[in-house]
Amino acid sequence: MADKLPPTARSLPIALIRAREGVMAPIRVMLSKTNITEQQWRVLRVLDDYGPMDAKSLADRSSLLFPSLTRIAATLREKGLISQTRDAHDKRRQIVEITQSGQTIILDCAEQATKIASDLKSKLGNQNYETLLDLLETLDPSKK
Amino acid sequence: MADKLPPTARSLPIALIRAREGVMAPIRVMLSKTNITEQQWRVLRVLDDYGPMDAKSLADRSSLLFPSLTRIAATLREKGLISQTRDAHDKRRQIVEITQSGQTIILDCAEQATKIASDLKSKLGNQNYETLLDLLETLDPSKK
DNA sequence: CATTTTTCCTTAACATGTTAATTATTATGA
DNA sequence: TCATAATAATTAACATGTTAAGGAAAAATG
Repeated sequence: MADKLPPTARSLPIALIRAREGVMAPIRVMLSKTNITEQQWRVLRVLDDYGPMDAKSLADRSSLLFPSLTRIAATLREKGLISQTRDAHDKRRQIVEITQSGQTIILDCAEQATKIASDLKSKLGNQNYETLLDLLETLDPSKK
Repeated sequence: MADKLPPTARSLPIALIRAREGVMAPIRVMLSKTNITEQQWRVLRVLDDYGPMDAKSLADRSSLLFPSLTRIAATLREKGLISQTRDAHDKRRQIVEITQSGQTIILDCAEQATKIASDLKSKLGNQNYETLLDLLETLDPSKK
């Protein structure tokens, strides 16, 4: 008894979805001109940030499941935005690298993406922005 | 110039995905025994909370896009967990209602779901929990 | 060294996310 | 009233999310 299930209106899972909606909306507008998706953009960003890496690290840093990454990488390779090569020392591993074309896309969007990020920060306030990131990190299972 | 694109490691969109992962993990475990998905659970929860409503309200409150809801509702109806009827006054509208079977599923999970929610609260602390919900609400585009 | 286990990655199958096109019904305005 | 616009919902097409199964290579174990 007394199973007071919390009301959906104040549900953290739903609040996380909705917040993501709000954050992603302007990014989607930006990407609509580029013919790449939100996840493809994330992969390119990570590769540009960290340099070449194996698929597993890429999946982790992009927050993508492996099967999704397999498909996304195939698409990006067909578009010529990344290259995939086998690791000579461990033939299981695949090394992924962003190409010149891929970097061009990031460069073309950089100004707008930077503005979107700074608008978001000023909307929340720097203090709240950092607080939010810290609280979200608490919930991140990969940061145990 | 000075296009300082924020590093992906401190990216709010990615942090939101990861936090959601952490929050949903135990809920997925709970649902794995029920043969219903996370989204189907959300729809049932909303219907149980608010009572019968038209599909548009249901989509809004469940944070689902209409095409997704159409498919999910079809699945739930086939499973006998909801009923769908046409609104007599506006034949475009569809009224969705949870069935007895649907309520039974919620009841069966209520205890465990309540525990998951309270564990989450104590992990963050009540203060942080409320702060987080408030900050997320700030980003919710439907609460303008 | 041979067997077993683990790791990295792919494929399959189904559910959902996302945008655009389409249908049916209701509301509006000349 | 009639043509037009707006609304509710569906369908289509493609990308991704999710879980499970499978294959190849490396690591661990005896």
